[in-house]
Amino acid sequence: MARRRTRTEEDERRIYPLLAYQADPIRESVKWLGRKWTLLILRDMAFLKLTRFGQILRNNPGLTPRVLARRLRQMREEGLVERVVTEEKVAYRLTSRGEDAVFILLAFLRYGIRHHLPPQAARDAETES
Amino acid sequence: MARRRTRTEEDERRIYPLLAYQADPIRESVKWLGRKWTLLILRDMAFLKLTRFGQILRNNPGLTPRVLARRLRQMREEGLVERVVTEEKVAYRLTSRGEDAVFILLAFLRYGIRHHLPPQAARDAETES
DNA sequence: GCAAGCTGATATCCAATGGATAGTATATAG
DNA sequence: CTATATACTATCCATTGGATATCAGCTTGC
Repeated sequence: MARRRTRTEEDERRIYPLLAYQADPIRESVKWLGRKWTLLILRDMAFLKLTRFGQILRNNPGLTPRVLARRLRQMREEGLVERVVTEEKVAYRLTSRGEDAVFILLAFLRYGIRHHLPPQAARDAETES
Repeated sequence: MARRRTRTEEDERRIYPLLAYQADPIRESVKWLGRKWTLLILRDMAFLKLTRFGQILRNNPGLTPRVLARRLRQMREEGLVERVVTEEKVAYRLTSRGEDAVFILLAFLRYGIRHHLPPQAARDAETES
Protein backbone atom coordinates (compact mmCIF):
# COMPACT_ATOMS: atom_id res chain seq x y z
CA MET A 1 0.00 0.00 0.00
CA ALA A 2 1.15 3.52 -0.69
CA ARG A 3 2.59 5.42 2.25
CA ARG A 4 0.04 7.52 4.05
CA ARG A 5 -0.05 11.14 3.02
CA THR A 6 -1.55 13.95 5.04
CA ARG A 7 -3.68 16.53 3.32
CA THR A 8 -1.96 19.87 3.25
CA GLU A 9 -3.41 23.38 3.21
CA GLU A 10 -2.25 23.51 -0.37
CA ASP A 11 -4.51 20.55 -1.15
CA GLU A 12 -7.45 22.30 0.41
CA ARG A 13 -6.94 25.51 -1.56
CA ARG A 14 -7.06 23.41 -4.69
CA ILE A 15 -10.04 21.30 -3.72
CA TYR A 16 -12.40 23.94 -2.36
CA PRO A 17 -13.25 25.80 -5.57
CA LEU A 18 -13.95 22.50 -7.31
CA LEU A 19 -16.70 21.70 -4.86
CA ALA A 20 -18.39 25.01 -5.58
CA TYR A 21 -18.38 24.11 -9.27
CA GLN A 22 -21.76 23.92 -10.83
CA ALA A 23 -21.31 20.21 -11.46
CA ASP A 24 -19.46 19.16 -8.32
CA PRO A 25 -17.18 16.30 -9.40
CA ILE A 26 -17.66 14.37 -6.15
CA ARG A 27 -21.42 14.56 -6.41
CA GLU A 28 -21.32 13.48 -10.04
CA SER A 29 -18.98 10.56 -9.55
CA VAL A 30 -20.83 9.38 -6.46
CA LYS A 31 -24.03 9.55 -8.46
CA TRP A 32 -22.64 7.14 -11.08
CA LEU A 33 -20.54 4.87 -8.93
CA GLY A 34 -22.22 5.07 -5.55
CA ARG A 35 -25.31 2.93 -6.08
CA LYS A 36 -25.63 -0.37 -4.31
CA TRP A 37 -23.53 -3.17 -5.88
CA THR A 38 -21.80 -0.99 -8.50
CA LEU A 39 -18.43 -0.95 -6.76
CA LEU A 40 -18.61 -4.64 -5.90
CA ILE A 41 -19.30 -5.53 -9.51
CA LEU A 42 -16.38 -3.35 -10.52
CA ARG A 43 -14.21 -5.11 -7.97
CA ASP A 44 -15.12 -8.52 -9.37
CA MET A 45 -14.21 -7.41 -12.85
CA ALA A 46 -11.02 -5.53 -11.98
CA PHE A 47 -9.41 -7.81 -9.40
CA LEU A 48 -11.01 -11.20 -9.87
CA LYS A 49 -11.19 -10.86 -13.66
CA LEU A 50 -14.78 -12.03 -13.80
CA THR A 51 -16.45 -11.28 -17.12
CA ARG A 52 -19.66 -13.29 -17.12
CA PHE A 53 -23.11 -12.43 -15.79
CA GLY A 54 -23.38 -15.69 -13.90
CA GLN A 55 -19.90 -15.47 -12.37
CA ILE A 56 -20.58 -12.06 -10.91
CA LEU A 57 -23.97 -13.21 -9.69
CA ARG A 58 -22.55 -16.27 -7.92
CA ASN A 59 -19.74 -14.26 -6.37
CA ASN A 60 -22.12 -11.83 -4.65
CA PRO A 61 -24.56 -13.42 -2.24
CA GLY A 62 -27.62 -11.21 -2.01
CA LEU A 63 -27.24 -9.82 -5.50
CA THR A 64 -30.17 -10.87 -7.70
CA PRO A 65 -30.29 -11.18 -11.49
CA ARG A 66 -32.78 -8.35 -11.71
CA VAL A 67 -30.48 -5.93 -9.91
CA LEU A 68 -27.34 -7.13 -11.67
CA ALA A 69 -28.95 -6.61 -15.06
CA ARG A 70 -29.99 -3.08 -14.13
CA ARG A 71 -26.61 -2.22 -12.68
CA LEU A 72 -24.72 -3.52 -15.72
CA ARG A 73 -27.01 -1.49 -17.97
CA GLN A 74 -26.35 1.63 -15.93
CA MET A 75 -22.63 0.95 -15.91
CA ARG A 76 -22.71 0.69 -19.69
CA GLU A 77 -24.48 4.06 -19.86
CA GLU A 78 -21.71 5.60 -17.77
CA GLY A 79 -19.15 3.89 -20.00
CA LEU A 80 -17.59 1.82 -17.23
CA VAL A 81 -18.11 -1.53 -18.90
CA GLU A 82 -18.88 -2.81 -22.36
CA ARG A 83 -20.90 -5.82 -23.39
CA VAL A 84 -19.05 -8.05 -25.80
CA VAL A 85 -20.61 -11.02 -27.57
CA THR A 86 -18.07 -13.53 -28.83
CA GLU A 87 -18.71 -17.04 -30.14
CA GLU A 88 -22.30 -16.88 -28.92
CA LYS A 89 -21.10 -16.01 -25.42
CA VAL A 90 -21.67 -12.74 -23.59
CA ALA A 91 -18.83 -11.10 -21.71
CA TYR A 92 -18.53 -7.82 -19.85
CA ARG A 93 -15.24 -5.95 -19.94
CA LEU A 94 -13.96 -2.86 -18.18
CA THR A 95 -13.41 0.13 -20.40
CA SER A 96 -10.54 2.53 -19.75
CA ARG A 97 -13.00 4.63 -17.77
CA GLY A 98 -13.77 1.54 -15.73
CA GLU A 99 -10.05 1.06 -15.10
CA ASP A 100 -9.87 4.66 -13.89
CA ALA A 101 -12.53 3.90 -11.32
CA VAL A 102 -10.33 1.19 -9.83
CA PHE A 103 -8.45 3.88 -7.89
CA ILE A 104 -11.65 4.40 -5.94
CA LEU A 105 -11.74 0.70 -5.12
CA LEU A 106 -8.17 0.88 -3.87
CA ALA A 107 -9.16 3.68 -1.51
CA PHE A 108 -12.02 1.56 -0.16
CA LEU A 109 -9.66 -1.39 0.14
CA ARG A 110 -7.20 0.59 2.21
CA TYR A 111 -9.92 1.94 4.47
CA GLY A 112 -11.37 -1.55 4.86
CA ILE A 113 -7.97 -3.01 5.75
CA ARG A 114 -7.43 -0.37 8.41
CA HIS A 115 -10.85 -0.44 9.95
CA HIS A 116 -12.63 -3.67 9.15
CA LEU A 117 -10.01 -6.37 9.45
CA PRO A 118 -8.99 -7.95 12.75
CA PRO A 119 -5.81 -6.12 13.88
CA GLN A 120 -3.40 -8.96 13.09
CA ALA A 121 -4.76 -9.42 9.57
CA ALA A 122 -4.52 -5.67 8.97
CA ARG A 123 -0.86 -5.70 9.95
CA ASP A 124 -0.19 -8.64 7.65
CA ALA A 125 -1.90 -6.83 4.82
CA GLU A 126 -0.05 -3.55 5.19
CA THR A 127 3.48 -4.80 5.69
CA GLU A 128 4.63 -6.97 2.84
CA SER A 129 5.67 -10.38 4.05
CA MET B 1 -3.38 15.92 -7.85
CA ALA B 2 -1.01 13.06 -7.36
CA ARG B 3 0.61 11.70 -10.51
CA ARG B 4 -1.20 8.78 -12.03
CA ARG B 5 0.12 5.39 -11.10
CA THR B 6 -0.54 2.19 -12.99
CA ARG B 7 -1.43 -0.94 -11.11
CA THR B 8 1.36 -3.46 -11.33
CA GLU B 9 1.28 -7.25 -11.22
CA GLU B 10 2.85 -6.90 -7.80
CA ASP B 11 -0.20 -4.91 -6.68
CA GLU B 12 -2.50 -7.63 -7.91
CA ARG B 13 -0.66 -10.40 -6.11
CA ARG B 14 -1.11 -8.41 -2.93
CA ILE B 15 -4.76 -7.53 -3.45
CA TYR B 16 -6.18 -10.85 -4.55
CA PRO B 17 -5.89 -12.83 -1.32
CA LEU B 18 -7.48 -9.97 0.59
CA LEU B 19 -10.64 -10.26 -1.46
CA ALA B 20 -10.92 -13.92 -0.63
CA TYR B 21 -10.77 -12.99 3.05
CA GLN B 22 -13.79 -13.97 5.03
CA ALA B 23 -14.61 -10.33 5.73
CA ASP B 24 -13.65 -8.76 2.41
CA PRO B 25 -12.42 -5.25 3.25
CA ILE B 26 -13.95 -3.70 0.14
CA ARG B 27 -17.34 -5.17 0.87
CA GLU B 28 -17.18 -4.04 4.49
CA SER B 29 -16.09 -0.50 3.76
CA VAL B 30 -18.62 -0.11 0.96
CA LYS B 31 -21.27 -1.33 3.37
CA TRP B 32 -20.48 1.44 5.85
CA LEU B 33 -19.60 4.27 3.49
CA GLY B 34 -21.51 3.43 0.36
CA ARG B 35 -25.07 4.34 1.31
CA LYS B 36 -26.73 7.27 -0.34
CA TRP B 37 -25.57 10.68 1.02
CA THR B 38 -22.86 9.31 3.35
CA LEU B 39 -19.94 10.41 1.19
CA LEU B 40 -21.51 13.77 0.44
CA ILE B 41 -22.00 14.46 4.13
CA LEU B 42 -18.40 13.46 4.72
CA ARG B 43 -17.32 15.81 1.94
CA ASP B 44 -19.19 18.73 3.52
CA MET B 45 -17.51 18.10 6.83
CA ALA B 46 -14.00 17.43 5.53
CA PHE B 47 -13.63 20.05 2.81
CA LEU B 48 -16.25 22.70 3.56
CA LYS B 49 -15.81 22.41 7.33
CA LEU B 50 -19.53 22.24 7.95
CA THR B 51 -20.39 21.06 11.45
CA ARG B 52 -24.08 21.81 11.90
CA PHE B 53 -27.13 19.75 10.99
CA GLY B 54 -28.76 22.66 9.21
CA GLN B 55 -25.66 23.64 7.27
CA ILE B 56 -25.28 20.17 5.82
CA LEU B 57 -28.99 20.03 5.07
CA ARG B 58 -28.97 23.34 3.21
CA ASN B 59 -25.86 22.41 1.27
CA ASN B 60 -27.43 19.26 -0.18
CA PRO B 61 -30.56 19.82 -2.23
CA GLY B 62 -32.66 16.69 -2.11
CA LEU B 63 -31.38 15.60 1.28
CA THR B 64 -34.18 15.62 3.85
CA PRO B 65 -33.91 15.97 7.64
CA ARG B 66 -35.19 12.45 8.12
CA VAL B 67 -32.47 10.94 5.98
CA LEU B 68 -29.73 13.21 7.33
CA ALA B 69 -30.61 12.24 10.90
CA ARG B 70 -30.47 8.54 10.03
CA ARG B 71 -27.21 8.88 8.13
CA LEU B 72 -25.53 10.82 10.94
CA ARG B 73 -26.66 8.20 13.42
CA GLN B 74 -25.23 5.44 11.25
CA MET B 75 -22.01 7.39 10.76
CA ARG B 76 -21.70 7.69 14.53
CA GLU B 77 -22.14 3.93 14.85
CA GLU B 78 -19.29 3.41 12.39
CA GLY B 79 -17.23 5.94 14.31
CA LEU B 80 -16.86 8.36 11.42
CA VAL B 81 -18.30 11.37 13.23
CA GLU B 82 -19.03 12.39 16.78
CA ARG B 83 -21.83 14.53 18.11
CA VAL B 84 -20.61 17.34 20.32
CA VAL B 85 -22.91 19.60 22.34
CA THR B 86 -21.34 22.89 23.36
CA GLU B 87 -23.10 25.96 24.80
CA GLU B 88 -26.48 24.43 23.98
CA LYS B 89 -25.43 24.01 20.34
CA VAL B 90 -24.97 20.72 18.54
CA ALA B 91 -21.98 20.15 16.28
CA TYR B 92 -20.76 17.14 14.36
CA ARG B 93 -17.05 16.53 13.98
CA LEU B 94 -15.02 14.06 12.00
CA THR B 95 -13.18 11.50 14.05
CA SER B 96 -9.76 10.21 12.98
CA ARG B 97 -11.55 7.34 11.28
CA GLY B 98 -13.61 9.92 9.45
CA GLU B 99 -10.41 11.65 8.36
CA ASP B 100 -9.14 8.33 7.05
CA ALA B 101 -12.21 8.03 4.85
CA VAL B 102 -11.30 11.29 3.16
CA PHE B 103 -8.87 9.39 0.93
CA ILE B 104 -11.91 7.74 -0.61
CA LEU B 105 -13.37 11.16 -1.32
CA LEU B 106 -10.16 12.21 -3.02
CA ALA B 107 -10.41 9.18 -5.30
CA PHE B 108 -13.98 10.12 -6.23
CA LEU B 109 -12.87 13.70 -6.75
CA ARG B 110 -10.15 12.69 -9.17
CA TYR B 111 -12.47 10.42 -11.10
CA GLY B 112 -15.09 13.17 -11.21
CA ILE B 113 -12.58 15.70 -12.49
CA ARG B 114 -11.48 13.36 -15.25
CA HIS B 115 -14.87 12.20 -16.34
CA HIS B 116 -17.56 14.63 -15.26
CA LEU B 117 -16.11 18.05 -15.83
CA PRO B 118 -16.10 19.80 -19.19
CA PRO B 119 -12.65 19.16 -20.75
CA GLN B 120 -11.29 22.68 -20.19
CA ALA B 121 -12.28 22.74 -16.54
CA ALA B 122 -10.71 19.31 -16.06
CA ARG B 123 -7.42 20.56 -17.48
CA ASP B 124 -7.52 23.62 -15.21
CA ALA B 125 -8.15 21.39 -12.24
CA GLU B 126 -5.34 18.94 -12.94
CA THR B 127 -2.52 21.33 -13.85
CA GLU B 128 -1.87 23.79 -11.08
CA SER B 129 -2.28 27.36 -12.28
C1' DG C 1 -35.02 -35.71 -32.05
C1' DC C 2 -35.72 -34.37 -27.60
C1' DA C 3 -35.55 -33.91 -22.62
C1' DA C 4 -31.99 -31.89 -19.27
C1' DG C 5 -29.17 -28.38 -18.18
C1' DC C 6 -26.52 -24.55 -19.05
C1' DT C 7 -26.63 -19.23 -20.31
C1' DG C 8 -28.16 -14.26 -19.87
C1' DA C 9 -31.55 -12.32 -18.86
C1' DT C 10 -37.00 -10.49 -17.71
C1' DA C 11 -41.59 -10.61 -14.90
C1' DT C 12 -44.05 -10.48 -10.74
C1' DC C 13 -44.55 -9.44 -6.21
C1' DC C 14 -43.31 -7.81 -1.59
C1' DA C 15 -40.06 -5.41 1.73
C1' DA C 16 -36.92 -1.83 2.71
C1' DT C 17 -35.25 2.60 1.80
C1' DG C 18 -35.65 7.24 0.56
C1' DG C 19 -38.20 11.77 -0.38
C1' DA C 20 -41.90 15.45 0.68
C1' DT C 21 -43.91 17.73 4.07
C1' DA C 22 -45.54 18.89 8.57
C1' DG C 23 -44.83 19.15 13.27
C1' DT C 24 -42.27 19.31 17.97
C1' DA C 25 -39.17 21.16 21.69
C1' DT C 26 -36.17 24.61 23.03
C1' DA C 27 -34.00 28.98 22.69
C1' DT C 28 -33.30 33.70 21.37
C1' DA C 29 -34.83 38.35 19.26
C1' DG C 30 -37.73 42.04 18.78
C1' DC D 1 -46.33 37.61 22.80
C1' DT D 2 -45.07 36.55 18.35
C1' DA D 3 -41.53 35.37 15.12
C1' DT D 4 -37.70 32.87 13.86
C1' DA D 5 -34.06 29.39 14.16
C1' DT D 6 -32.13 24.93 15.39
C1' DA D 7 -32.20 19.98 15.68
C1' DC D 8 -34.63 16.96 15.04
C1' DT D 9 -39.23 13.26 14.71
C1' DA D 10 -43.70 11.67 12.46
C1' DT D 11 -46.56 10.53 8.66
C1' DC D 12 -47.20 9.27 4.20
C1' DC D 13 -46.11 8.05 -0.57
C1' DA D 14 -42.60 6.85 -4.36
C1' DT D 15 -38.65 4.46 -5.71
C1' DT D 16 -35.44 0.91 -5.20
C1' DG D 17 -34.00 -3.52 -4.07
C1' DG D 18 -34.69 -8.66 -2.92
C1' DA D 19 -36.94 -13.41 -3.63
C1' DT D 20 -38.54 -16.26 -6.79
C1' DA D 21 -40.29 -17.96 -11.12
C1' DT D 22 -39.92 -17.95 -15.75
C1' DC D 23 -38.11 -17.50 -20.55
C1' DA D 24 -35.45 -17.87 -24.90
C1' DG D 25 -31.43 -19.60 -26.93
C1' DC D 26 -28.00 -22.94 -27.06
C1' DT D 27 -25.34 -27.26 -26.00
C1' DT D 28 -24.94 -32.10 -24.33
C1' DG D 29 -26.19 -36.76 -23.64
C1' DC D 30 -28.54 -40.66 -25.47
